[in-house]
Amino acid sequence: MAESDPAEFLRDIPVFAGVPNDELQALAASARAESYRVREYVFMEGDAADWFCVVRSGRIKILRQSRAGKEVVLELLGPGEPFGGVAVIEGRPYPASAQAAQASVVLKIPREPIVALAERRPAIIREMALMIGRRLRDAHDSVKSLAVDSVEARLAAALLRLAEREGAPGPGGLALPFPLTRQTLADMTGTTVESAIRVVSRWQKDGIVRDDGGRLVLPDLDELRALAEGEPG
Amino acid sequence: MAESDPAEFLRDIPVFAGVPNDELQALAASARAESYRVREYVFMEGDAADWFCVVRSGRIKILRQSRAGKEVVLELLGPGEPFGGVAVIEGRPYPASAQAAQASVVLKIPREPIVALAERRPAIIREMALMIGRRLRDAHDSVKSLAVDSVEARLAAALLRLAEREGAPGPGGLALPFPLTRQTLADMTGTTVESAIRVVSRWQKDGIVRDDGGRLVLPDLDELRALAEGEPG
DNA sequence: GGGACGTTATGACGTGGATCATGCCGCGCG
DNA sequence: CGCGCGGCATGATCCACGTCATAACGTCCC
Repeated sequence: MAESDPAEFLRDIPVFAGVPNDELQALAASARAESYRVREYVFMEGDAADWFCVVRSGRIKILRQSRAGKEVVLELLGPGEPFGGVAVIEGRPYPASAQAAQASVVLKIPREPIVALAERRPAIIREMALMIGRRLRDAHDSVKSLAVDSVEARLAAALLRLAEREGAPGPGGLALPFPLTRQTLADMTGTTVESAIRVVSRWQKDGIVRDDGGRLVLPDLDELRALAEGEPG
Repeated sequence: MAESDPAEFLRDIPVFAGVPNDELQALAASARAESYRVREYVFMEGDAADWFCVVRSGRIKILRQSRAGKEVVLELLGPGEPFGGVAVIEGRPYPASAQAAQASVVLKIPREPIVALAERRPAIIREMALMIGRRLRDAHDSVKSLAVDSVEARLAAALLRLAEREGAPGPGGLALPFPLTRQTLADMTGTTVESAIRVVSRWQKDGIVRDDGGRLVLPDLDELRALAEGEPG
């Protein structure tokens, strides 16, 4: 139970929804689970796209670096979320790096078998298209947010997005089920650590967020939503 | 020749690469070409996604508006480029508006026949996935740019992107084959008209761009590239 | 030919947030 | 156990840009 069956795990991923069991078994057989420590890279921008990956546990950052060394976090992925797929089907190098935001396990499926399977099963491509479409919308949200919103509004929006997808309702409010540093938050919103710290600590004073040992809890989603929209509050 | 055959036109669009002629004819028969004047909307954010569209002539902006009324231009599409496709195959409302940046003609294919065709011809979905993938990369480029680059660098990058895709080599340099106002440029880069004007007019003084009656000409791409990277120059 | 508008242009001014600097805390590790 | 490092926190500056105001110019249209 520490390591459940890979095929079972793949079963629950929308991309493989239409695939019969035996083919999924075969695919799972070619896969390997790999562990990464915090800050370790799964792959780097520019690497050949040899693996289709799925987060099995932990948290993976998809990021790019500016020449000044500043990081931009494009996506923050949790268990069950695939990545690297677009590059694999396109046959291009990865356009961004993937780094473990915490100790993580990644299921890695080699290029060949998944391309072959997708050839036989168009449903896979279809599901992938839908997935990429969703991510394109998310990316466009980010563009809009970066273009017109204040730092505070962007931070609020980022927290809400994470909370919506993965928030766990608890006593004190909706809790993000993973540690999230101010630095990562800053890198997700195109600001600096200092600004992220300032805003979040003000929010803590105002009771809009709580810090539960590195995990953030959001007791007042409505207020956050107002901030994300740039309202007077 | 003023109005060439729609099927022929579709033939050259990568999305329909693998489709046999007769099926393409049938699809084209269901399509209609519609004209739009400057600033006229093809569809609005939130509308039901009833049409898969292709720019036939002119220039279409894909944009979203902030509540303050500020526009964010997500994409600027020219002849041959499809839009609205993701929403159509997903069966969701359009996530952004489409507006004519100049007088344009758009070929509109209704939802039903294209969904049916895609059902029969998985190659279409495959091509769409590749197209969305490319756009996702572009969007991620924008995110990165907005997150870390200066206004000047963002403007330079925007011009370069347009020039790469559509620049026409001419005597005085690479020319953008369509009018582009400072306002649109500002909306594409998340800045204000005034800033866009200031930067571009400084560039004109420095001979990095020329304004040929509303159309921009770029005589010095290397310098622009340096600016886009945020170099000292 | 003269408003009305849209676009480019330029200056003055204020500020959000980046930058730099310094300190505190908690924890893993030698 | 104590040192070092990664993560918060907070203050003091500074400057790139947004904002506001004003103006010149072209062109469309009555």
